[in-house]
Amino acid sequence: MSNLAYLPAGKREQTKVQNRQAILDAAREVFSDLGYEACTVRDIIRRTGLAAGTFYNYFRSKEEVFSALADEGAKRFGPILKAIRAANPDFGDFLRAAIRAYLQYRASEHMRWLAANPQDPAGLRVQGETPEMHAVFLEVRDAIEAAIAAGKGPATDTDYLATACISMVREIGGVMIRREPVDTEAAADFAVAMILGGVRGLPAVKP
Amino acid sequence: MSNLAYLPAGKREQTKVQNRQAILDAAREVFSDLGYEACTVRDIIRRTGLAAGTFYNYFRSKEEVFSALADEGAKRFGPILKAIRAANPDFGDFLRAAIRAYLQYRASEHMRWLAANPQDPAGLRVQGETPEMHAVFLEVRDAIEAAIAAGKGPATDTDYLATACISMVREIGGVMIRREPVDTEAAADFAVAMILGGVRGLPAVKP
Amino acid sequence: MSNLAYLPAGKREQTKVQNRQAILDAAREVFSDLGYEACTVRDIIRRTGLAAGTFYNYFRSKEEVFSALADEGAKRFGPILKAIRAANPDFGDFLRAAIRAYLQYRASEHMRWLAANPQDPAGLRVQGETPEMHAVFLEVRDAIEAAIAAGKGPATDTDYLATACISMVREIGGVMIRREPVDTEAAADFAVAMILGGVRGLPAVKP
Amino acid sequence: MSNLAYLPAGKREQTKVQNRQAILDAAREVFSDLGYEACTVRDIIRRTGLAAGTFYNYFRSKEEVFSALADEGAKRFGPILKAIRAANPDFGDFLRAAIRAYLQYRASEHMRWLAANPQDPAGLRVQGETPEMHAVFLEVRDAIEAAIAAGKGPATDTDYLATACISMVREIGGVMIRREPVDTEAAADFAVAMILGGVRGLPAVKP
DNA sequence: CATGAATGAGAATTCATTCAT
DNA sequence: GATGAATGAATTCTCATTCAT
Repeated sequence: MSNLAYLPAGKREQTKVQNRQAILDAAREVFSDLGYEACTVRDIIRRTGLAAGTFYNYFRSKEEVFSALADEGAKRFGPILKAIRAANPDFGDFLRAAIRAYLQYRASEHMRWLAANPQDPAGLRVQGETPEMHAVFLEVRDAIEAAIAAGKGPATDTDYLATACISMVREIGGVMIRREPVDTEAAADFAVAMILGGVRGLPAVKP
Repeated sequence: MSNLAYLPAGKREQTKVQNRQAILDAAREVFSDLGYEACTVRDIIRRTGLAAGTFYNYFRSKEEVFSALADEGAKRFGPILKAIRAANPDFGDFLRAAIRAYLQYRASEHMRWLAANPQDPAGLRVQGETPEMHAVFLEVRDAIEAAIAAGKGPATDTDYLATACISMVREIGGVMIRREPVDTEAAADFAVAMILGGVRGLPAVKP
Repeated sequence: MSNLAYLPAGKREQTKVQNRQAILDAAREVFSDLGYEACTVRDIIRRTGLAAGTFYNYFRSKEEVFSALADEGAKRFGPILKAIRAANPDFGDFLRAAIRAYLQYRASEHMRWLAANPQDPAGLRVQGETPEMHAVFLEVRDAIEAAIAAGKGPATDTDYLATACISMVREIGGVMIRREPVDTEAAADFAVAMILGGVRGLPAVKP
Repeated sequence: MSNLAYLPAGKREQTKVQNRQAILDAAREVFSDLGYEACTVRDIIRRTGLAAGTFYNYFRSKEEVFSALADEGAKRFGPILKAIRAANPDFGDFLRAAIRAYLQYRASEHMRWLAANPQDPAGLRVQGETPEMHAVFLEVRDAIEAAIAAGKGPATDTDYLATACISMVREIGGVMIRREPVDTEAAADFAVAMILGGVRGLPAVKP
């Protein structure tokens, strides 16, 4: 029994990490499928196959799982966004790259959801924002503010600006996934043009 | 025996109207405080001081109360928006007037809420969108689409455009009411500039 | 105003009687349609068009309405049964006539129900016994006991005998109305034969 | 480590079985005391002393408890009836044995109830039919129909016949247990005589 | 007396959370 | 640390009954 001391990543450790991850994965799906408000802790643990009580060995509540997922998302997207910022000194370029990244992630989440709910006519249920999206938003917001602070963006009310950009892209994303086929490029083009030039700079037409 | 006889002015009718209004008021507050999804019928009825069963004499569900509130809002703002549309043939002028109207309404609702919740440090709780705001949004959206269809706005993806304008103004409104003092003019200026000219057209400075 | 004194059956009196009757009629229907246990006082008064409170001016509860209906039934069937007893000195004849009367009443109630519920596949819902049927049962039971006491029936355990006859006819009635077409004669023949001669005396065959 | 290891004999399993049984026992009592229609899930769970939610760990509804009880009854009586059928090729003999079995069971259930409700003057409340009795009825009905189909009974309307026998014995059972002392033999004799020979074949006398 | 809204107890059911195993 | 049944508060909703008008 004592040779377990040599194995810091023994079975127990593995199980612990695996269970935590299983709960996070289940929660991600459930938040996406049922919405954060509507879903219950039971919905989450049911999908893991674990026992009800086990949930509380890892998280104290649904809120905590949401936060953990958001953290995960931030950890994943933080570096990506940093790279985008580094690679795009121009504010417009950065904006376009960041918006594309977000919309593509959103589209991929939608596809995952569609695959898992084939019987559901696409778009009938309004899918809420996932914790990851939330995290991406926060990161983008920081990036926008940093860009403006660095003089790469316009000298204006950065709070209003970041809010305007974020909300616009989020909602355009919502419309985008309800269309068939989902066209992330067109959506990104629209959002970028709107942010940079307002209605005067918008791409013309579209049936 | 007077000609007022056909008006439901008895004590009973009075109480009925009062109770209905009490429930609507309570629901407005609760939706605003806890959010539509999170709150329960109990939360609403508790705040009225009425008996639990009384709720169901007036509404069948939380949804129905929401609709009633939204109807109220639409009834109030429909005419105002129509007047704005009629008085402002220019798209930019219309936009500015409509945005001002919405932001002023939102600010007034916030004041009302602050007055009713003096103990609550302003901004601690994030107030969600009320049904009335929702109604106003729908009206504004229609107006934007009509303006674009009438050639007064740019020929572009009207769905994206309306969504972008609406969401941007909504969120800017959210930021606006968290500031002290609330400055609807500045917020409206920002939103209009952003919509019309994008970042390039934004008003400079910021305290 | 004083000439109302001459009219003991004035408007008030009439309304009183009419309302009471309206409630009884509604209750009869509701008991028959939904069953005594399942239906509520609300169901009854809703069908009258009267106000909820009015119910309690006439009856204290659902139970009391049931009793009143049973009394009504007893009042209507008492004389009929008495006539049957008088006209049929022979126990078998009396039995046959009484059973026929009951089964015909039951069939007619069923027809009324079918007419009122055309969309309902006949027989899907098991219709409970109405208060009238209950009353008829009690009367028949008395009649049987009286017949036996008078020496027209067999000298045996009258309690068991009445119970046996009553329950048998009631259940046969239940089967009868589930058949298509409803044949009260055949059912009555079977019941009488069974009571008088047991399985040995039963009418042969039947597909 | 013994071969008993595969039996669910832990404390948890024990409690589970006990709770399930406690609910079934409570339900049996409640069905018997208040009647199936009138009683509620609350009535059942209240009598167990368990928490409200616990009921739903075992059954989904009142209906499901009823079914479980009926199954229990059927499981116990199925084999007994089969044995009776096998041992009594004569229809009359079979009938007598089956009726005896049922009435004895009913009497024993009544005794159990009396023992558990000493304060209740026997017979004050009319005990309804329990799910077990219902199950026994269904079994007996099958047996009668099989006997008739096999030519051991009279060639007549089997549906009417089975219904008549079943209902008669049930109600005679109801009268029987209200008497003091309970005499299952006399009741069985009466029922059999009535079924086989009708009023002409009934046992004479009666105290 | 009729009215009908208010009442509040009570029903079915769900679910976060605990805790003995 | 995993398990999963027990708990009981909370929720939605119904309904018998009362009582001011």
